[in-house]
Amino acid sequence: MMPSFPNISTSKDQQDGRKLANGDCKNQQVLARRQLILQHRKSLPIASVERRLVEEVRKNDTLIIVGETGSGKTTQLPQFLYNAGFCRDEKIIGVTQPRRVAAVTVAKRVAEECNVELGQKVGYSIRFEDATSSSTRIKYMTDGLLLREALLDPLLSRYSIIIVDEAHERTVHTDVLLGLLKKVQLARSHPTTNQHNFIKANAKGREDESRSFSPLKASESAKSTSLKLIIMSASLDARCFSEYFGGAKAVHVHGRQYPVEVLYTYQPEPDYLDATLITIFQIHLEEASGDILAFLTGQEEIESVERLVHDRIRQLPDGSQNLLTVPIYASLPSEQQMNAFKPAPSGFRKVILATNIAETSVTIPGIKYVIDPGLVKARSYNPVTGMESLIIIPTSKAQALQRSGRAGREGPGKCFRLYPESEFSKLTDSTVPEIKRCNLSNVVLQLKALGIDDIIGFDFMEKPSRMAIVKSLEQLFLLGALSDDYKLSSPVGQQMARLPLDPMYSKALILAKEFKCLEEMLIVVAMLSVESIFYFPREKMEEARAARKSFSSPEGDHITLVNVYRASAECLEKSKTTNSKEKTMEKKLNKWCRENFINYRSLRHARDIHSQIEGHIRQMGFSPSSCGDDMLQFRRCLTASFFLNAAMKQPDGSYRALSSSQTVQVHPSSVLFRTKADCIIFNELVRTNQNYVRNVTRVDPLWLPELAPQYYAADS
DNA sequence: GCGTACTTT
Repeated sequence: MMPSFPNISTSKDQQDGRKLANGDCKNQQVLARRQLILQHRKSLPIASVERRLVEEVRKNDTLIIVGETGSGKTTQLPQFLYNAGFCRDEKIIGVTQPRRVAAVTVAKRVAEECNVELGQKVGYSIRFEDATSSSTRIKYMTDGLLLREALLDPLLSRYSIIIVDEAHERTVHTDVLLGLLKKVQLARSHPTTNQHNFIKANAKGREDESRSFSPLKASESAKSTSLKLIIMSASLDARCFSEYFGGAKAVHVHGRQYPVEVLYTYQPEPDYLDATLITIFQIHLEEASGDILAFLTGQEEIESVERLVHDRIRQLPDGSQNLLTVPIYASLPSEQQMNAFKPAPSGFRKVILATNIAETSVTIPGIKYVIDPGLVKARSYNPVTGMESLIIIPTSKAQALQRSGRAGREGPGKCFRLYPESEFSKLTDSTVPEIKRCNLSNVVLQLKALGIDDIIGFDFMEKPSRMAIVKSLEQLFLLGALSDDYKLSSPVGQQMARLPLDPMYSKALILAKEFKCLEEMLIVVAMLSVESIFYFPREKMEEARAARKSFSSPEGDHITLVNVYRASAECLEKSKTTNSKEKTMEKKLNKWCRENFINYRSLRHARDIHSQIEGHIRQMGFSPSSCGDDMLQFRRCLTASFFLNAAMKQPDGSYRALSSSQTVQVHPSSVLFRTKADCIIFNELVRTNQNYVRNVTRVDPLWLPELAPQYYAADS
């Protein structure tokens, strides 16, 4: 949970600060601020149980902490443990978060509370950003990053304590991490027996080459200390964590939440959008002042409800028209997201129309009323077909509680659940963990790289289906990441595991070296690794289409992506020669993106990934070379890499995906939508109204048996 | 003739 910060720096304070430039006054202000921070810390619910908590951590190797919203656990516990001496011998307290922003904001706050510079005693580390140093003792990070760290140091020997925060969210990374930590803890608590086994397991997986890992070195330094684990979770499901960790002790820390009155409908609502609309106006016309937060499932719903609200406002009498709508969802540009945080003009009530971004990722102040239709759009994955889809499903009880809690941050609130109370009791307790709803290739590859060979027997907190695991093993085998005995292969499997990419993309890079098109492939995998690069605003559809046409290649979407990337790089190069300030360059790029209907955030992300991966492959001894105009080489390389995603045209103009025999269509956004090439490879298969393949390139069907003989028998 | 919640290495 994000900590709630005291309002200690008002704009008025800052004005006073400017007026009094006198040093003494500044000192006094600093002192006053420190005093306020101290007061705030003392007032947190967790402060009163500091001694007991430290004692429990001393006594127990694993501790479950059930901390309610606003308890202060995320910011305070690491400080308590630091003060209790858990960082002796240069050891580190690691705190993992599922999200990047949380890791950064919490670290900044704790550094301030400790009165140290960020990156010294207190720091954070997330992908693309490392604010730590050799003196860092309290380190906040994303759980995915700690998993990556484990590849280099399987015993996580620098850490004396690892705190897994927000464990109830059960992201793939959290689940894999918990399984790994359990193993590491065992290895470190019995250095002579279990540790030996664990190290042996590690060594086995890397018989042929050991350059990238150094488990033996790690074991020596870890010999003296055991690893303390602290799992922090929201209330509902402490028992499952405790059971998983051999009956680990669970302690409860109260939060600071105001009461929220929950109201249900008498009957199920057949049209939840209409019900949402009615409830918005019921609150607006009948309830006391305070902002409204309504949870909807996606952008389209948000836009349509927004239009409906505006229509109805116009029908209200003049005195009641003081209602303002603000949308917020992840793909909304950040400047527009910020509108949700601005207070409504005086006399106005704000209604925020949000996806579940407002459930955990952002906390909007001033919410007094929550409207919860009880639905969420969720990813689902079918291991048999390899198909992902987004479906609208009922929320879990935990999600419903999380949503209603948003009404009680600053005072008592109300939550309107748009379904009968009898329906609530039918909801599942918690959301199905992500690990049971996603493609496992990356998870399996990482576990193999950690020396864990028996994936089916691995002690997951909740096991994914056997089918899903077998499918991933098969896929990794076909990609050459696993040898005949299903161990990590050398060097291909090891190289693939080192790259933070989808395994298929990693393989494409390794092959691109041989096909001499590494420069192009590096761009493609970076561009494919981010959310959609193209931006299509409804109002400017034609302009957007024209902009996109200027990049398009007749060969397909992959080369089109290369063209976009190179054009953006050219734009940056040009602004570099005229003005070298980074900020102006970014502004230029932003402007270029707007002109060309490119999503700036996605492109930035792709550039970051590009430079990180380039670093990795250079370290691996590859040097990016371009195939120039020889796009044949590049398309052959795409075929050799993505052969599992090939499709053949059928007489009726639809396609048949060769690996799953499904009938698919080329997505209308593809540059090959009209071309109807005989044979294509694609990167994504999604189901909406139909089965669509996206990111498509035209290839020669004869290349399949030639370049992927392990999959396509020569006669097919 | 699309139109996709949220994360992350």
